[in-house]
Amino acid sequence: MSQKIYVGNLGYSIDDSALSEKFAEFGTVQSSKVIIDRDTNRSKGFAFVEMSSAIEADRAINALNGTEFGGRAMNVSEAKPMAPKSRY
DNA sequence: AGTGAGCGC
Repeated sequence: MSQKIYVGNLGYSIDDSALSEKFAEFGTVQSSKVIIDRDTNRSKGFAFVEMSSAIEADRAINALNGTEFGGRAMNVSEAKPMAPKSRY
């Protein structure tokens, strides 16, 4: 079982590893992905982190939501299901 | 560059 976390308002300097290490403090990070704009190759300023359990995810959310990271106070919350991919 | 939701041609 795993729980996905949505992380918004990230600084553009944050990358997958930085996020992963940050959340690893509260549990096992299964995966982490900072969303990069395909057209500009720049961070979109938000990301997804997958923790190994909802317990750990909840701890991480409560501990990290609103805290500064990369110069911005990030929004951390449970992720919603992934949107269907556009084929165009 | 900023209120946003990910993948894979």
